[in-house]
Amino acid sequence: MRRSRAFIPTTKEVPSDATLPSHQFLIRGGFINQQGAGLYNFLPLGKIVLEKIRAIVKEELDRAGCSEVQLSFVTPIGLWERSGRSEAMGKEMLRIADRHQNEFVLSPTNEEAMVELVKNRVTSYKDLPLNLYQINTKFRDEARPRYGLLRGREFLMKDGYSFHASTEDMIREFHLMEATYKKIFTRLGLNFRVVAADSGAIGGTGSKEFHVLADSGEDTIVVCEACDYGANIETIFQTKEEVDSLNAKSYEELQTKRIDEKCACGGKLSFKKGIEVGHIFQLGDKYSKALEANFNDENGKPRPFEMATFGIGVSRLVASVIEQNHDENGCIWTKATAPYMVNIMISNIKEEAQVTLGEALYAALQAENVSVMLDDTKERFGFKMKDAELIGFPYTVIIGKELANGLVQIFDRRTKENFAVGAHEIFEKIMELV
RNA sequence: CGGGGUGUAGCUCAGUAUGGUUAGAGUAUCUGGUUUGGGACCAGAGGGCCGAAGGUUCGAGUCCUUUCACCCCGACCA
Repeated sequence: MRRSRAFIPTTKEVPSDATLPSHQFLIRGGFINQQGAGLYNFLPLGKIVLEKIRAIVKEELDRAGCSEVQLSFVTPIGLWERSGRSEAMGKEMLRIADRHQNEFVLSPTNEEAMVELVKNRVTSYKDLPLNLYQINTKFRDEARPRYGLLRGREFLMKDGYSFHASTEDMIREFHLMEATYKKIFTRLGLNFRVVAADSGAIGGTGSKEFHVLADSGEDTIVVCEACDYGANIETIFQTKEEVDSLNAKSYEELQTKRIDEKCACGGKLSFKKGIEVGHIFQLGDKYSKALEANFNDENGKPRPFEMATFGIGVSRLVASVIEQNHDENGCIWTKATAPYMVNIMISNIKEEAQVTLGEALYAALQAENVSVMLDDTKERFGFKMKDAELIGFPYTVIIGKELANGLVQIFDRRTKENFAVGAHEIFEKIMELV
C-alpha cells in the first residue's frame, strides 16, 4: 500500500478519554475510532491486524479438527428463555423488537444456539465427538465499558463448543484445546500464562483462563516462578474482600509481593496482572440437559451430550498485543500481528534517486508477498519517522541522504536499532529479516 | 446500577462565578514561500445551530428546567 493513498488518520494529540497505552496508540495510530460507549470502528490498519489474528486462530483450530460455522447474531428471545439465561444474564443482553414486536437478543454468547443446531442432527454416538466454532461479533451491554478494545460492548470473539459421548472424551478435547490455545498465543508472539479459574456465569465444573501478562491487566493471577502453575486469585482466596483488596493494590506493590505458601513443585509463587484473552470450560451436560439435546449411545439409549466450551477474545487480543508491546512512541507489533511488515520510507520525495530505489524495493517485496507500505508522502523526515514508530511497523527502510554514499538504513522498531545496509543489498537483507 | 465530572472548530482546550461588540487559542486542513535526518518556519485562508429541547430576558455559550451523550471511581462482567 502506498501511504499517499492509504486511510491512516494518525494524530499527535492523545485523545482525552483514553488512559491505557493500547487505547491511546490504537486511536492515535489510526487503527480504530470510537463510535459510542464500548463501540469501535476498525479502520484499515486495525482491520488488517484483526484479520491476521482471526486467521491464526482459525488455522490452529481447523488443524485441531474443529469446524467453523457462523450463527446468526440476532437470536429470538425464546432461545434464551428455554435455557433460563434470559433471566440469568439480565440487562447484559441487549434486547430489541422487530416490526411485529417479536423480541430478539444480540447474542452475547452462543451455547443455546449451538446446542439447538446440533440437537436432532447429531443423533448417534458414532457422530461424536464434534467441535464447532465461530468467530463472530458478540454484544454484551456492559454496565461500564472501558479501556478501549479491552472492554467494549461489541467485540469479536471466537466461541467454540464441543460435543461428546463421555466425560473422558470431553476432558480429552479440553486438553487438546488447551494445547491449541497455547499454540495460538505463542504464534501471536505473546507472553501468557494458563491459570486455573472460576467458571462464573457460564457454569461447569473445571475451567482455565489464558492471560496475557501486562501491567494494565484487570485480573490478578498467581504464578509459580519455577513451573507453569498459575491461578486466578478468585480461585484461591476464600472471601470476596480478600480478592477485592488484592485487586485494589497497584502493580508495583504486587510485583514485589510473594505468597507465603509454596507451589506444589516447591517454587515460589508471585502475583502478576493479566488480561484474560482465552477461557475454556468443561460444561458437562448443563445445557444439553436443559435443552433436551440427546444422542443414542451404544445401547440405543438416549443420553445428553457431554459438552465443553472454548472462548478467545479476538478483538481484545488486538489491544493485548499493544499492552504488552509498546514504548513511549507507540505500537510495537509482533511479526504475526503487524499490519505491514516493512515500511519503506522515502525521506525526501523530491530526490529522484530515493524515489527510484523506494519504488523498486516496493515492487520487489510485493512480488515476494511481503506485506509492505511505501511512505511516498511529502512530509519531512522527522514526521515520517514519528509516524512509523507510532504505527509500529517491525522494520522501516530509510532511504535518505545516505543514499548518496550508496547506503540505506533499516530501523528495527523493537530494538530501535538503526543499521546501515548497502543500497544494492537491501532487498536480500529485508528478505532475511521477514 | 450508585457516586462524581464533562459536552464550545476535525482534535486538545480557554471563555460560563458577575448575561452585553463580529465566540477565541493551539494543533490539524487548504494556498503561497522557505526548508528537507526526528511531528520545522513565515504569510494568508477556510472551518462553529457553543450536545438537544423548552424557558427567563431588550439581549443567553454564560441563568433556570428537561433531556441526550461521553468520561472517571465503585459494584458487575470475556
